[in-house]
Order: sequence, then C-alpha cells, then structure tokens
Amino acid sequence: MKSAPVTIKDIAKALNISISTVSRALRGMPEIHPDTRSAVMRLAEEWDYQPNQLAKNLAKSRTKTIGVIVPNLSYYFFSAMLNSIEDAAIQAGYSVLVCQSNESYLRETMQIQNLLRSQVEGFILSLSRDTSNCAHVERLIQKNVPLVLFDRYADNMAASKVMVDNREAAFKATEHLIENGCRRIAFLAGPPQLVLSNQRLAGYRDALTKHGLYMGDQYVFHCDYTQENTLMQTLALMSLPQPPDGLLTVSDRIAYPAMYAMKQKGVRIPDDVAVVSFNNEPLSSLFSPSLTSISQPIQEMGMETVRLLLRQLEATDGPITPETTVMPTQLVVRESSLRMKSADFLNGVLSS
Amino acid sequence: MKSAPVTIKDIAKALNISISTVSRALRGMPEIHPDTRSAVMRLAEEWDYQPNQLAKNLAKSRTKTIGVIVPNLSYYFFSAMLNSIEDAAIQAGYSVLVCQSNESYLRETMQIQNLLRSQVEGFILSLSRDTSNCAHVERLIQKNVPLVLFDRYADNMAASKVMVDNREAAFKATEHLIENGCRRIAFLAGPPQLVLSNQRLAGYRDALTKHGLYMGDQYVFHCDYTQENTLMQTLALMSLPQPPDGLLTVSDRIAYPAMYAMKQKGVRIPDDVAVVSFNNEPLSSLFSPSLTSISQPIQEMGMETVRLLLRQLEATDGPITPETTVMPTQLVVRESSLRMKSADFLNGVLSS
DNA sequence: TTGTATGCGTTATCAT
DNA sequence: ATGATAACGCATACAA
Repeated sequence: MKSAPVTIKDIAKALNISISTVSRALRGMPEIHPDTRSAVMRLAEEWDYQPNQLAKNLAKSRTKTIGVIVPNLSYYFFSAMLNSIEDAAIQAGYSVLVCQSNESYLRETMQIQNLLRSQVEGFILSLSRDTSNCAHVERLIQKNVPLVLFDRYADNMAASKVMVDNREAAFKATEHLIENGCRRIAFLAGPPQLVLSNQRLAGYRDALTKHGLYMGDQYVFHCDYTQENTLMQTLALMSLPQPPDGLLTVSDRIAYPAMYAMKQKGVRIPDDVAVVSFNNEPLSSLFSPSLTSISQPIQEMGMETVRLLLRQLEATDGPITPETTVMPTQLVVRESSLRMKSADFLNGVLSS
Repeated sequence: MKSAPVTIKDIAKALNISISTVSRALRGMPEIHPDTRSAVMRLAEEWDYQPNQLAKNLAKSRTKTIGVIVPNLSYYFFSAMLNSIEDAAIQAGYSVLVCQSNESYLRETMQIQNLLRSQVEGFILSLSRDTSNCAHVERLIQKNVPLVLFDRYADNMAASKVMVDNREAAFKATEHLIENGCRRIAFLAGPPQLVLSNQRLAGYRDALTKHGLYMGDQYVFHCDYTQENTLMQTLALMSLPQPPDGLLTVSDRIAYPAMYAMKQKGVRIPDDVAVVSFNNEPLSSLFSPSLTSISQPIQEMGMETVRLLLRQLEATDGPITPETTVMPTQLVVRESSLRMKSADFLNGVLSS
C-alpha cells in the first residue's frame, strides 16, 4: 500500500506551468528562467520526486543498459569480473543488468530473452556449463545485437571475445610441474563442452609431449565443478595403478576439494603430488599448502570486455567485424608445487 | 547498428488488423478468433517478436520487480541468499534486480535511488559495512515502500527483518570452545557498527561470564573483512602477553586468514588455539584443519525474506506492521575446535 | 522563456 | 470478435 509517486505532471499542476517546462527545468536545460527552475527544483526536492526510468527510456527509445549473464556469481572469477565490468560500464554512462544462468542452458536462453525484452542495448556473456547448442547466441548475432563473450565462449561464433591464452597458460603450468620433478602429471579438466577446458587440455598435452612424457589421456579426468564430483574423480585418480606425481586442475574451485581428498588419503603435497591450478583466487594463498595458480588479469579483462562492447554500441556504420582479445596470464608459484631439492635450494641462496 | 525491433504495430499492419487485436491475441485472450490468433502467433514467431517490457510496465503501472541490494556478491552468504531469493521471487511471479553496495554507504544510497526510479515494487536489503546513518532506509519506510532487511540490519527501524539468533549462536559457539578446554578465548569481531557483530559479541561475553572466564574485552579485536586487516589483527592477538587458547571469528572469511596467520607463527590448531567461526561456507570443510562453523539456514532465510516482502506487496489495507523472523542456527563441529583428550576419545569409541 | 502537440509500445475501456 | 482511442510518464519538435 504505497501512495502514487509524484510525476512531473503533479509538479506542473502545483506550479501552474506546463509539464514541458518542468521537464526542461529538471534536466537543467539552459533556456529555463532561473526563477522557474528554482521553483521546480524546490518542489521536486521537497516531494522527493524520482523520474520514472521506464517512461524516460521509452520516450527516448534508449536504455543505456547492458545485460550481463554469467554462470554463477558465487565463483570468484565471475563476481570479480562483474565488479570490473560494472565499473567500466558506469564510467561510460551505462548501467548493468546482471543475471545468472546457474550453469543451465535453458535458464541462459530465458535470461537472454528477458534482457532483450528489457531493452538492453548489448550483452556481455559467459556461457553456462551445459550450453552446447548456441542457437540462442547466434540469433543475437543475426539481429546485430552488440555482444561480447568472455572466458566461456564457443568456437565458430562471429562475436567479439575476451579470454586468456589458455593453451599457453596450461603449457607453462605443466612445464612448471615437470621442472619440479613431476613425471606422471594428471589433469582434472572441466566439462568437455567447455572450450577453455579443451584449450587447457591441449596445452597440457603439448607440454607433456615436448618433454616426452605424454602417455595418452589416461591421467585426464573431467569434473563438473561440484565438490562431490571432484572428490570422486580425485580418488579415482589416486587409485590408478601408477598414481600421478603431479596434478593440474582447471580451476582453484576444483583444486581445493582435490587437495582435500589427497590429504585425506595421506598423500603429501607437494612431496608426493605437486599441484598447479587456475584462477588464483584470493583464498588460494590461504590454504595449506598454499596453492600455485595461474592468475588472470580480471580487472583488465572486464575493462576490455566493455571496451569491445562499446565499440559495437557506438558504431554508426553497419555491423562491426568481431574482435578477439587474448590476454596474458601469470603463474603465481606457491607451496603446492615447489619441490626444492636441497641442492637447488642452496644454489638459489648462494646465487642471490 | 541494430535494426528497430518489431512491435505489435508492425504485426498489425502486416496482417491488416488493429493493434488491439494483436495485443489480445498475443496475450491469449479468449475472445479472439482462432484463425486470427494463429496468424498473429505465426508472424510473431517468424519475426521473433519480443514484447517491450518498458512499455508493458508503463502501461500497466506495475513492474512485478523487486530490488535486492547486498554488500558484495563475492561473499558466499550473499550469493547463496541471492539464489534463494531469486527462486522464491520467480516462484511468486516477480523478477529481481540485483545491486551491490560494495560495502559503501554512498553507493547503497545511489542504488536505492536507481531502483526506485526503475519502479521496483519493493526492496530486500542487507546493509553495507559503512552504513551507520540510516536516513535513506527510513525514507523508504516513510514512503511505505515494502521492505525487508536481512542479516545486516539496524536497530530501531520499523521494517521487517530476517536474521538468525546471533547472540545464542555465539553463546553456544563459545561454550563449545570452553568445553574443549579453552580458557582464554578471543573474538575477532566485525566492524563495530554492524549489529550482528555486536550481538555475537554479546553472546560471547555471556558465555564467558557464565563460566567465570570473562576478563573484559582485552581479547576482542575488530576486523573490517579484508584479508590484510585480519592478518594484522591476528598477529596482534597472538603477541599478547597471554595469547588466547581459543578463537571465535565473526565469519569464515575472517577465520581463513586468521588460521593462516597462526599457522605461519607455528601455532597449532586446535591444540594451541581452537577455532570456531560463522557461516559454514562450503570451503570451510576443505581447509586443514577443517573449520568448525555456525551454519545459517540460507535456503529458508531467502524464502522467508521473500515471504515477508510479498505480505507487504500484496497487502491491500494500509501499511503492515513489521515482522521479524529469527531463524535457528546449527553448530557444525569439525577439526579446528576438537581437542579430544585420549580419555574422552576412548570413551567415545567405547560407547559407540 | 514557455506552451502545445505528438510519439515511445503497450494495455485497457469503450464502442461496434 | 474487432477497432478506435485514451492512458502510462516523459522527451521533443514546433509554435508562440
């Protein structure tokens, strides 16, 4: 039971002037007489007038709003990206509508439709785990709706993308394990339909091959990002006839339960199994052992994503050719992968 | 550069009928002739017609939308609450607009204003860390805008609230520490302006007093929820002339860095210091030692929050008297607080 | 400097 | 069963 909100019509009536004058005064147009303006402002203030954004947007046929859909905001990576995206968007005068797909293809499709109906002018999108069919995204592209994908994208899509060099990152992570004496390196991958998971898998294979350690994918297991599933996959991995002595995981969120399961089994980290992961969440440094992880430049990725979208939003002449930005990663070495032999340690100390 | 979206007017023109007929057909009104309806539907489908939600809402003067403002979605508690709230809201035919205050009072005020302008019909709100002045919320109440606060609320506000029994929870957590042999129990509290922090502080004091262990607040330190600050406070705590042998923290998010700092200092957990915390995040069971924590019924809290809001939204006769729901918590005991003396252990084994 | 009139895309109240 | 037409709250081109 709330009273009807005050409109410019109310103000106009009270002041005995026309609504257009009120409208102009409120928006600070220069042609308005100072007295009129101050009278309008006073009343608006006093009545706590709030412009109706719906009406405003409808009248201008513009919302200056972009829709953001991510799989799940409880993942550090996505909530951090959201913050970065929001900052950049606000900076550019846009506001943001956020939705979660909850890793569901169906929900993703519905969210796109909802946002479309809410007249968002463009999309920033990271695909759900269960999205293999991309017809819904293709339709956006066909309609020339400005769109940028980040992190979780699909191949063969004529859309702008922002991502890190997943292959290279996995390659250097794997090499790091090799340098630390690992010979049987396992990979806890993500769902097979995730491009980024496959790219990281490729980097992992390449590194092993380069060092003559590739023995097929017997050490590759796929996880679905849930804790239970990861625990199971890890146990399966460790009960292999020849258990691994090194482990690469596709995400910190997978590394945590994996490390837990191994510790429960009496496996020492890094001595028995060295671990490297992806994402470098703030928590990864607090675990014991602290977790070596690939860090992504989240801040910059968010800004870049918005930049690519703005380029499309503000394009005047025809559809824009999609751009892809590949950003660099950094391996943050911590305890979970450091197996310093005493000789190496001494060398390190002496040479510094 | 996207082409103008199709409207009912376009469909009407193409079919040579009036827009009202199209509108009715699209909404499945019974009075429409089957042939007309199917013709309209066909074209709408073919052209991928999307109703303009702005226009719809403006015409109906209803948005069926509720605004949710939380401090930060990267906290597990808040993103989990959001999921629960969204589910319940959708269930009731409402959609949700989410905003983060980023723990800033200013931002919180702006978000409220933005949501108000977007014509949300009600608010679900958890106050920012920096919110001590509550004029912005009071104004909502004065305007009779439906509103429910959860978790982070302020006292003396005539609004509906959902929370857990913080005092009781802290009391039983502290008693648990005492039962496990702790005699000098410290409390890493949150910012002093957070009501929930003070309530937990009260429960902590009461438990100590009851057992004759209260020695003033020399063991109470306030954290601001950042990792760095928590590390510092923990180090300060441990360098007290008589360091604590038990630790209660106001949040898992504070417990993680605290445990990390202690381990760095060679403090053994739980032997030297036993730890109990709040929130029972999924990760708390993966740390080593696994973390004893107070669990809140997030799913139920979200549903209850929405229920209280709906009661206001759908009230017809005058303003509703605010309701407060206090929900139960559960102490989930794990390794960080379990100091089983060998005798107890044997008893436990023998009696089972 | 101000007012009038029209439109934004839809719903809803009249008629017909 | 369908068609005009007036809202909804605001912006804006055109008049005055």
